[in-house]
Amino acid sequence: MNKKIVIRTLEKIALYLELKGENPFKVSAFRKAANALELDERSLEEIDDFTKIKGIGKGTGAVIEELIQTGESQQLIELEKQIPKGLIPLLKIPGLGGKKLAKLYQELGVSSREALKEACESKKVRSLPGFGPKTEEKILKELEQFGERTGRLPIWYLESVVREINQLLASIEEIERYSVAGSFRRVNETSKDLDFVIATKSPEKVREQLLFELTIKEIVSSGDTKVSVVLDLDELVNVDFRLVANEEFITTLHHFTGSKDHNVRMRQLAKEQGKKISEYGVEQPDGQILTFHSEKEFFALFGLPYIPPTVRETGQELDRLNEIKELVTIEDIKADLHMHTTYSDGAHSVAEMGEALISKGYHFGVITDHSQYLKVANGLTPERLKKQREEIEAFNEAHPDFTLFSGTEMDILPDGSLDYDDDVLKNLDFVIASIHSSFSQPQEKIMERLFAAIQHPYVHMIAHPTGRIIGEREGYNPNVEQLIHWAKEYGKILELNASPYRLDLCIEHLKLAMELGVPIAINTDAHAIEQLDYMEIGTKYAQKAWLKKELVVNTWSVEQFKNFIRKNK
DNA sequence: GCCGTTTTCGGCCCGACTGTTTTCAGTCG
Repeated sequence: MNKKIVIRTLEKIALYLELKGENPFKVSAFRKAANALELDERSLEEIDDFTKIKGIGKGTGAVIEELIQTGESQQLIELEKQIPKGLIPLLKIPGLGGKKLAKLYQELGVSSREALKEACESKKVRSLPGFGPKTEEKILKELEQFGERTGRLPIWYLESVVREINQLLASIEEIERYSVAGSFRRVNETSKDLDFVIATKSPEKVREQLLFELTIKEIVSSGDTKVSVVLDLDELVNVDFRLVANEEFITTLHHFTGSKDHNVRMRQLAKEQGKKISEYGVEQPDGQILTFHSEKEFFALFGLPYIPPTVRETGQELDRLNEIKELVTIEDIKADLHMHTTYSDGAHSVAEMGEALISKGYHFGVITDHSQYLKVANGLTPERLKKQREEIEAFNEAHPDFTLFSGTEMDILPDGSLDYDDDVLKNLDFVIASIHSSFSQPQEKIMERLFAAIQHPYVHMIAHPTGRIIGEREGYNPNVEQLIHWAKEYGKILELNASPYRLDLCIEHLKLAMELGVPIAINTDAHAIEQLDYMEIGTKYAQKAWLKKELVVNTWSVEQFKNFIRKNK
């Protein structure tokens, strides 16, 4: 039995119980059990007693055992008999939850989109208790937009939306401070919506200006403390603004940064200490409400270190507090090892990129333009590469406290050969190998190409190992586990490409690389000076994998780095 | 349904908003 199937079955049972209008705590018990099983790192075979896992008890444990023994769950089969499948997608309609759908089904026999539409149009819905004409209208409107509703949007798209909204918020006088919150602040790859927390003394004025300035398709709700809109951009984007008093800002920010599971753990911990957390402050045992100047202060009240938003996910971060100080942060970063200049497809010159690195406070960097195969990117011939090297050496002479290394991002060609000969490569300080072509080759062939590169004595690093673009394309589907093992065996670096389009390697693979002690370089792959800022997203993303700074090549001193690249020649 | 060094029963995170009510249920995050 596949663990994923067991987890999905428990979630399915929860869904059906919800549709029956069951006790919400019972419903969430099944969800919690599914979640607990998912968070447990062990495989089904390795777990001997499921009820020993917190969140799994007699009932849910029996379902799991039954699934393993027989491959099915009688409880689910019973539920499927009682409740038509057509109801499940209706749960996605905003405003309709289990209780209301249960009523619609039991009273009106509604079990499909068509039946629901028909019931609304014939005005039968408004006669049910708890329903009215407005609900009817709202359901009809939602049914029309069904499917057209926005799904999850990728971080690279939301990043530009957030930047624009931040600019707007900065321009509104009545706003004392503001911050993006939600899953975007936690640096998730995709988000369902954007959340902003705003501190102000004049919520009504701020609300007015927001509704006036933003490109709004629909106002979802607009109350004293919450404004919720759908923005009419290239993609429809749901955005929630929370308007609070300045002293409540920190607790509100913490609350709406989430995750839900993190908040639940925090509130449980508070309760154990006789305290109560809400958006508006922390209530002490004596009834006094405390507010905070920073999240650091907030966590300190509970005896916790500052927990960065990036790791506030499963709630288990509260069990890994001593690892937090080892996490890589932007302050630890001393270098960027992958960037492009006007020699290939970059926007700025060697000297401009070098100066930009120095102004970031870095100690060293590597210029890595494309190799000759990539004609569309104006890849460098060995002659141009040599000329660039001279430019780099001149830059170094003028900047004695900084080291710019001469490198390349060399293509691994479709036939598995490398784009430069050894006598070209041996004159470079740092050699990145990567795939930019023939993505659809069978995995076997892709792995041959990667192997040719990773075992090559002059190659130091594999860049963006899967070639994925978040939400756009899968990449070339390599066997990443194998690749990580090769990196270990041949002592090579793997990249975490910090571009929000890529974030490649992903969290799961970064975890494996860390387990094996494979060094990771967080690189921006900048094609212009501004993109060097991607380093921030990259380090935050690395935190999500609990990446320790010592394994991150960019935190090394220039001597450590020199040692490493020499060793590989 | 799950959980428990104060509890084997009575809680389960907490609050806003909407649309329904005429004080609150359902939904959402």
